[in-house]
Amino acid sequence: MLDLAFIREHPDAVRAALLHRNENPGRVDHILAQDARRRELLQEVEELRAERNRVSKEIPQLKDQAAREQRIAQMRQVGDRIAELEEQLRQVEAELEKAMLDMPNLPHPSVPVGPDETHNIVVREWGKLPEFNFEPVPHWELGPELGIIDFERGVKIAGSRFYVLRGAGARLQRALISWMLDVHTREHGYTEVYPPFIVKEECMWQAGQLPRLAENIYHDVEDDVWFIGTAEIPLTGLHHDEILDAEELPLRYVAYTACFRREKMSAGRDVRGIKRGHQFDKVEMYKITTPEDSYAELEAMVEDALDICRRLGVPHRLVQICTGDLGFHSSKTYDIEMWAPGCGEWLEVSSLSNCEAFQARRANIRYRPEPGAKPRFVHTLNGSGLALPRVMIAVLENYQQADGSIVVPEVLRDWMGGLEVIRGASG
RNA sequence: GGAGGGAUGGCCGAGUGGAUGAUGGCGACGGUCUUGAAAACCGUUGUGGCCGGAAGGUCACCGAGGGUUCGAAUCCCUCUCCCUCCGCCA
Repeated sequence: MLDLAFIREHPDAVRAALLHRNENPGRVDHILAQDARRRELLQEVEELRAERNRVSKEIPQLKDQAAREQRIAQMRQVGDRIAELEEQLRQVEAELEKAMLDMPNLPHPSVPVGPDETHNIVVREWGKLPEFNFEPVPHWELGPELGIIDFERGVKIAGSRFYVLRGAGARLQRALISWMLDVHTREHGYTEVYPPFIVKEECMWQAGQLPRLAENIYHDVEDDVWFIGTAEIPLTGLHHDEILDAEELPLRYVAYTACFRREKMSAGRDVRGIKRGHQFDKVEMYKITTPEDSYAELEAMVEDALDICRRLGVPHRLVQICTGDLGFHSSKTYDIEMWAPGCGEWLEVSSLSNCEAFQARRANIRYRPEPGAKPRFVHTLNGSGLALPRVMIAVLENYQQADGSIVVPEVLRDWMGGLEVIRGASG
């Protein structure tokens, strides 16, 4: 959510930001109109409430019965008028809140302006694209061949976009999760968190998943609970309604979770392989910082994700997202992509964003700069560190051998029981 | 799933229709005293909205949402969460 006072004071800046995001700038005017109406009603209703409070204090002091009855009758009328105005106020506030919750975040000035993903900027690349003395094979062939990915049975159990990992495949994923968590906790200063994978609807609003992403979220209607599409959701809820001490900041969390997505908007796309499933695993980094520190912390988080890529020895690149491709809740986002030689494409393995106070306002997460000072909203940041199935793809396809086996990256071997080469499910 | 009990400020805990946010204690902060500290004593100590340059004014908030009333922490209804016991269970 944006700061209403900021919209009031800088409507042109907000309109410009909306244009850069391919959104209708007219919603600013709708919000300003609702806000003006709200304040008008609020003033009127509060004057009446003040009068009622005052007279209600006088009534028990009145000895004269007739005067007393007269005041009560007057206040009954005032009460009716208050009720009318309150109803109008409720409607205006509901409309205003709805409009505010549907406003995307403002892009940071450093974000390149552009209409869509073709205007994203490749900031830097690492590693040479591998050359093979054979034709590299996509993972959807490598996996079944080795008996470590079973697409047919995944579909049999759960339907399309599901798969089963098996043997060394399942273990490789578990090794990646454990290794990445260990690197982030031991070397990058994050605290490991294991959150719920299912949350209340309010968490979805707080993280900015609702209202826009409703179509893409699994929702259990019977208990009215929502399945998380990313650990960012429960991690945003973690400090909901809290006032943190300045000394606690920055908070740096890392969480492994499964993630669930309906992929309604991607119907028919990326249907081969494990790139885009309804369920996938992810290690997520999350930070809560002061407004002053958030951009330095974003750069540090990007480095933490790049460190994982580097150690895995997989070619990768850093991409800066332009305004037209920026997520609803983000002020600034970098993506990290790994090269997958088998399917011949760059795979998004991480998306790292500074949401500034956007989520903090929705979730009411504040901190006190110093004892006695007024609380301020924190900034929240999130970034994958990294998303599993795509890292699996990159590892399988980059480390494949002519005979169809996979060399286990050295950094993972301690987490794979010393296994050096995956030759089949039994490994 | 069944039965019962709860939810008040940073924490504990009073308060069942009308006084400066809503006793009191703890904690925290400031001060007096002291070489320093402790103790003692005194004081301060929630969040947000609106109006205002400011001083200040005003409203709301006692788990959430409705209702009754001139007036609700207090009475009524619905919901959520927590606790205890029983049942089931990884």
